[in-house]
Amino acid sequence: MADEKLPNKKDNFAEWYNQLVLKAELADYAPVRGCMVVRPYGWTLWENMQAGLDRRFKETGHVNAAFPTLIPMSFFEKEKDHVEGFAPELAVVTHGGGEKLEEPLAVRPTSETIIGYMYSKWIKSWRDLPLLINQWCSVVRWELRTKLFLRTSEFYWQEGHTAHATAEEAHEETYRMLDVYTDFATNDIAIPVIKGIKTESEKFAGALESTSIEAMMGDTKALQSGTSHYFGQKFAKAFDIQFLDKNNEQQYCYTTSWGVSTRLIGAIIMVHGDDQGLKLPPKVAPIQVVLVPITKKGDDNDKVMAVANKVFEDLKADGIRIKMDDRDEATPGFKYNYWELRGVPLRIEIGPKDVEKGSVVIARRDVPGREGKSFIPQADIIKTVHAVLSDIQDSMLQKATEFRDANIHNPKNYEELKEVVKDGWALSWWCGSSECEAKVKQDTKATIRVIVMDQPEGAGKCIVCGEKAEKKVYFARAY
RNA sequence: CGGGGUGUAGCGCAGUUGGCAGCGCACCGCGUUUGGGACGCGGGGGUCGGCGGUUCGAGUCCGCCCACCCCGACCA
Repeated sequence: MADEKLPNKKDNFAEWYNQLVLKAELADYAPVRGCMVVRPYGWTLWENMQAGLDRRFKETGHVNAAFPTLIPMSFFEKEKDHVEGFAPELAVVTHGGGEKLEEPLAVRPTSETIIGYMYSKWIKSWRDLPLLINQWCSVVRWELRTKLFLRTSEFYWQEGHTAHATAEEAHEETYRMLDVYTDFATNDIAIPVIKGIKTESEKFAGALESTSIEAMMGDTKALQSGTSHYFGQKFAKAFDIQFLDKNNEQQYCYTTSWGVSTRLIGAIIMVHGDDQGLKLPPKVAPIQVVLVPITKKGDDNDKVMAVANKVFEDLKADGIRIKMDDRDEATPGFKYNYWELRGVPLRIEIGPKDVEKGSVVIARRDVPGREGKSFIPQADIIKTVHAVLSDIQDSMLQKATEFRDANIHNPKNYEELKEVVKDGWALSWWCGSSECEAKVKQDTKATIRVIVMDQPEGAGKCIVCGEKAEKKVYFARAY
């Protein structure tokens, strides 16, 4: 029954990550190369994340719909940059019902094209705008190197696609949704992110401007955790999305798209996890509290179980996602490790001693060992659990923020930059040339993650070439 | 697609000069246990990646093929 221990996180981050995903039963490898199966525990986590995101999308005026998986190949040829970006990683259906198809169908790698096609049918008037639609689905990209949750051939996500009457409105939408992602990352999954604008070489295929939120993983590498794109009229022109404005003149729409994926689960693992296993933020944890009754044969177990059952029912009735682990084939010690591996934020132990004293033991997942354990009165249990879960959520964000900030450096020259990006991020001036950007990548593997959104006043010298620079950017190695 | 590696039970592996296919964990049963990964006894489970060759006999030797993993180029 005893699972082997995880590899050490510090010395072997990649292996630690892989085994954690498998052992915590978040996901498993599928028979098709590069594909994953999201297991019930992982999917419940995703559902809780979806709920937090979906609520925010609706609050900002969006509605959900479902567009088809299969897209005519010709759609990808309508926008030059888009086809160049996605053609190499398309999966294509060539046969149906035993017959070779007249036109091959691409399995969607993203839905700008099919949604653009539909928008051109639906949008006729300025009164139809803005059109704000999101869909939850999976997409397929034939990736060369895959890693569970971080990069798989098929992954689950949401993609929002909006059409607007003016450039300003569309641009505002792009930034609004980036803020929504920032808010979700910070408050729901306790991951501090840095938002900014992508450079030319890093932006989405076909976008005029790409923005993203970047998070620092436990090994200090960066993970692009959410993106929001502004297309201007590029896609509208490719797909003929036009409307009659108030002056009875035909205008092309301005469009956006934005998405986050199950990759965020990878971020949660890599930001919060430790040698014991997962550490899930209480707001999205499938199980927030696990209750372990301590029973001994011969003792009066009924008393322990009576208290345990009452605590369980009380907390459940109060909306806490609680699990009772009363398996009699496993010892308490085994159960502690079992649920710690799975990242349950809070554990309650109830044994004969607690029944006697009218107390229970609570153990915080975010504070390992004895320090995280405390005795609380049974009478206060509901209040205490809510308070502690909220405190765990806060301290997880705080800890992640401290770690991130401690690993962001301000190198004084190029030599220093090369040093710091080996194990951290660099915040530096950049002249804006793609040559300097490419040189850093060549020398260090680090790329410009984002151009910071709220630029400081004034200017400096490019960390690479020394020329005048007006933009501060983050350099980091990334997943 | 280049470089490196691995394919034997669900997982991790051993298998010597070619000679009855094994070990640990997991799984099933019974009993004893249970406040930080319990133990005893008894079980079930195999197309040794595939195809071909050498041989009385191949997990083992030879050839071809396939799959997967790691490192690069590409990517949310």
